[in-house]
Amino acid sequence: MSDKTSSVSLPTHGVDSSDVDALSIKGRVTINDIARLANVSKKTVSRVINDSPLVREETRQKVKAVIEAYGFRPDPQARALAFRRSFLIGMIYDNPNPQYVVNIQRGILDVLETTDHQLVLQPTNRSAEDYYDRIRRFIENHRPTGLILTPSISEDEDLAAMLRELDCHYVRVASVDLDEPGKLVRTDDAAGAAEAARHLARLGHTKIAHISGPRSFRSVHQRLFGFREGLSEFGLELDPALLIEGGYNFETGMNAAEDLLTRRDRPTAIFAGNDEMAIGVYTAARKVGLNIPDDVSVVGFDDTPMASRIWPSLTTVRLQIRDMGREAANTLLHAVSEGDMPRRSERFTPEILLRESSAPPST
Amino acid sequence: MSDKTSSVSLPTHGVDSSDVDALSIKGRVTINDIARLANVSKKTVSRVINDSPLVREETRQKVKAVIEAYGFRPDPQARALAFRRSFLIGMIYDNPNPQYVVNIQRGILDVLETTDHQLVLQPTNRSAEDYYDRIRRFIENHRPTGLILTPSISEDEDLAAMLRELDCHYVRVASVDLDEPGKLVRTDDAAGAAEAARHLARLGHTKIAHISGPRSFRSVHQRLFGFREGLSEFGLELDPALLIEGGYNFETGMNAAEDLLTRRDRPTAIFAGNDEMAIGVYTAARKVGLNIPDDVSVVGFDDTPMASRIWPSLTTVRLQIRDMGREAANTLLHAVSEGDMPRRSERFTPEILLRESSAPPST
DNA sequence: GCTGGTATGACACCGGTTACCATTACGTGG
DNA sequence: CCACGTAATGGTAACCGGTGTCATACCAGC
Repeated sequence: MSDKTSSVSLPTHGVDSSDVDALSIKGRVTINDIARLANVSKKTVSRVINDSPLVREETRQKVKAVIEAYGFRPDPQARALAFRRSFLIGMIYDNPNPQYVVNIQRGILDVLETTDHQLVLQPTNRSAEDYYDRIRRFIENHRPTGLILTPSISEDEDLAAMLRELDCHYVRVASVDLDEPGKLVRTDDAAGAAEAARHLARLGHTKIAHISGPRSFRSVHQRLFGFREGLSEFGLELDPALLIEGGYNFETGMNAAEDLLTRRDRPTAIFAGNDEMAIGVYTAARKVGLNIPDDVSVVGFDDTPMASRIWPSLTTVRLQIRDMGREAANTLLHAVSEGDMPRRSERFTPEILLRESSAPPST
Repeated sequence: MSDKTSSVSLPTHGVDSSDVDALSIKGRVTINDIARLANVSKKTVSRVINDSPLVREETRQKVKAVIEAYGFRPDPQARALAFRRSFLIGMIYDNPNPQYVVNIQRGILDVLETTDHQLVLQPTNRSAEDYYDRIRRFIENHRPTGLILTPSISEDEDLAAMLRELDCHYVRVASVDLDEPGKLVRTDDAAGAAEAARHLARLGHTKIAHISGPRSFRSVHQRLFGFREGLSEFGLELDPALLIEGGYNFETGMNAAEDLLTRRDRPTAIFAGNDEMAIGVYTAARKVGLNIPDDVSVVGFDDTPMASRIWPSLTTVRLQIRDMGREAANTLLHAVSEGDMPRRSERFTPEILLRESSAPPST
């Protein structure tokens, strides 16, 4: 551990100007080394690194060659200090399902891989007392390049306002339209839900129930809206009695389904707001002795791994989560480099995956 | 932005010494402000921050009070530059299941929350060409405080060697004993598998098959070893014909089970190396018209969310993943602060969860 | 000759830490 | 009680490795 290296030639970290050779560089290659080797000032090297136009092409080539030759990589910490911002991207989320978290992470990392940025995680608890404080502290302490917010955090307007006040770039991944199109990666949940409705209507179902997620999630209204839309195209409408609010989890899905399926006039199809609740429907159906899809068709939303592996496999709607992660990262980096110039962001339309859990109603 | 503050007493960026008041602080509170306000040198403040013993108790209290009063937080970037290491912990993993990733992350973050460290993700592809290079670059560029390696990355001795050579602290989460007990969070997969074996043997099964993970994973041998152990306690042994190597995924589990279950002398119980393959067994059983658990008992490993939600619910072995994440982070931080003094790390013994998929064999 | 734009470099600075030196406090022997 | 050695403490300057500001040198056009 004692670090008394050498009483050697080099007094400070600078290298003898008399000894202009690779061999004289000890340890890490710094911008000073490059400057000396290329016979320019460190500022010029800095300009080259940062793609400043204020460098003659010839000089630029020369410097780049030296950088290349010595494998110089500017120190992220030093840049962070000088730039007064770190090259970190924070991902803020509040306990969505693991599949979602991991896929968004992958998508973001797909993009960051090609940059100098690192992804740091900031799971939070939206109902915690210090929810805002923690995020604020993170930003003030680390000055991240930006944040990526996922549902339902992304729907929090107060948070967005705070971020603007803190001059912190951010991108929201959400299923609803927000005021800031340039900072939004929009998933079209409504379109997905509409697809589900059409599919069931097309099969001939008319008594179609919906187990929604909690009303406090704005995405829930999107899915509900789209579902109604899809039904209306077939002249159907959602019977209020067949709409039950669940909690986006297994238990509530099961309970709601048990309620629905034990009614005298039970529905022949159930569209669950997510796959977890759909799996709950499976369990309820078994409990009350009904068969899927013969007695009741089930459609989910999310395409979790479970959906394709359960029996019968679950017809569901797939969000393109990893793609959205990529898009979010790209949008964020774009906003940072272009100074918030809005960027035409694509909208991600989910696709419906037809599997075994849906079939025409038995007459 | 123009920063020409004062031609006053303090030449550098310090603030007027005549104006010792909170109001004189512009922008972020720095160590200089604290030093001035506390009437000590910045060096002394630095000593207080870093818990140096070379500060009189009285002085320490005084400085701490000022720090507290002004909510001073030392700039992580600046410290990183000066310390020549960033306050980042890298988590390196190679595509384990999402549930695992998320739970480990949670555990790690539980601990980091209370420190100045951030968690950055480094998913890799162990079979990629630049696998080592990428990790090396990350370390050289960012000088993280340390790394946490999860299976199967954690079993890679070459990687560990490289990290030692780079003077990079690390902790491995693994199911096998490695040479460095101080850097290991050990999960006792063997004990879990033994539990599974005992459970099935106790139920009266004698023809018990095992679908293992790929042999290249060292954990697979642990599970296999433990399974044999457990069987032997009941005077049973694993028939080589009933051992099939799978790939830790749904398809291979299904194929292996289809093979096993269509034999004339089929096993009455199957222990799958993980839940995903166990779900594959479910599907195969349905395909060949066998009932779980009446015709065949199934036991998995992992307790993924699916396990409790599928029907019939899956008897499986639960690893304490989040706890292991916590332990890994604690071990790492301990190693860093104590200079690798080995730390007695607890061993995590998995528990078996008895559910509906296992029952006595039908006679 | 003056103006203006381009390319480059000198120097201070980002906010901490360490190296080294100066000062102070304290215990001891004469 | 004084001189002195040693430990405890605090100050100054340099440094970590980059970037910003501003001055300057150069060249073209009016």
